[in-house]
Amino acid sequence: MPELPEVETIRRLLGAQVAGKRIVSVRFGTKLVAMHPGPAGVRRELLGATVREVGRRGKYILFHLSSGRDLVLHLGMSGQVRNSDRSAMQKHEHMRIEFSDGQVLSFVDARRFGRVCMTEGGVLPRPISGMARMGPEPIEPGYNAAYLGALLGGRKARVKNLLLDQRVACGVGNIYSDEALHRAGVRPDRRAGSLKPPEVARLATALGDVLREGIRWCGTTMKDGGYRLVDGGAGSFQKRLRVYGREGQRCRRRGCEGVVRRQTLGGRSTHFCPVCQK
DNA sequence: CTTGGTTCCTGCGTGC
DNA sequence: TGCACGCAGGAACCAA
Repeated sequence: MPELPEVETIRRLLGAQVAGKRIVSVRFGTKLVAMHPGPAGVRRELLGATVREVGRRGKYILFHLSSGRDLVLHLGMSGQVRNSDRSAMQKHEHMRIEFSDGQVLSFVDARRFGRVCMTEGGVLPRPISGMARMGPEPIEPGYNAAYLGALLGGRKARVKNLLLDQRVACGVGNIYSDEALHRAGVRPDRRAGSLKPPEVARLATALGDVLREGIRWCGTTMKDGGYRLVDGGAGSFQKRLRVYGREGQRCRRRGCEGVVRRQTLGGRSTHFCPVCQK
């Protein structure tokens, strides 16, 4: 499940690998992921273009092309960008890009929640329209208690569910929302509007902290793992998770005797410590 | 506007 | 061994 730290890790790897390179070949699999403006249109935009640099916004990867257009990739929950070769297309491979120096990148996504889109001049096509409404990146200084407080204040929804809203905390998904709430000492089922200013402040800080730490450890690769590095390697933040995936195990907060509980919130598996999260 | 539910999709773990 | 089944979840979309 690629979230901000996983996508940022991939962005850095890709930036080092393909910046300055020219695209000479584009191929598609038989089962397409949602794509704009369709396979033929994407190929037309990409062929002959040079990648200036690779950027990121929330969970979106942006290949900035010399043409001024962007190739935008969203990995959904099982999408991977992998170093590849010129052998036959594999089972869930949806797109393959070959560069002038022979390097090949493949977009593989078993569950096909991923998205592939071309954009121009900041206009975002349907499948990725949400990117336009995202707020500041939680790892940037502009993301603070004032911003978060304004979005949580007066809201009746559970704070965990609001953290999954990309307008509130872009780049955050199920793993890092649970981890941030644990670090902030806030129960995920609290009504967002009931959080006191110090709790909002702790949460804003915790979000940035846990996401930056996730990046430092190259993201979280779970056992079933949709997330892999570009070369197939694994991240290592899973070893440092404090609540996610740790149901029935001891809380990792120093001195806390709690046992991690799991409950479904808004259709999503949620992990928390009933003792140190209030 | 807010809120919560539904939908898409496949691999994997579980129970019989 | 095999099969039905439930679960995982990002985010667009829809209904009230």
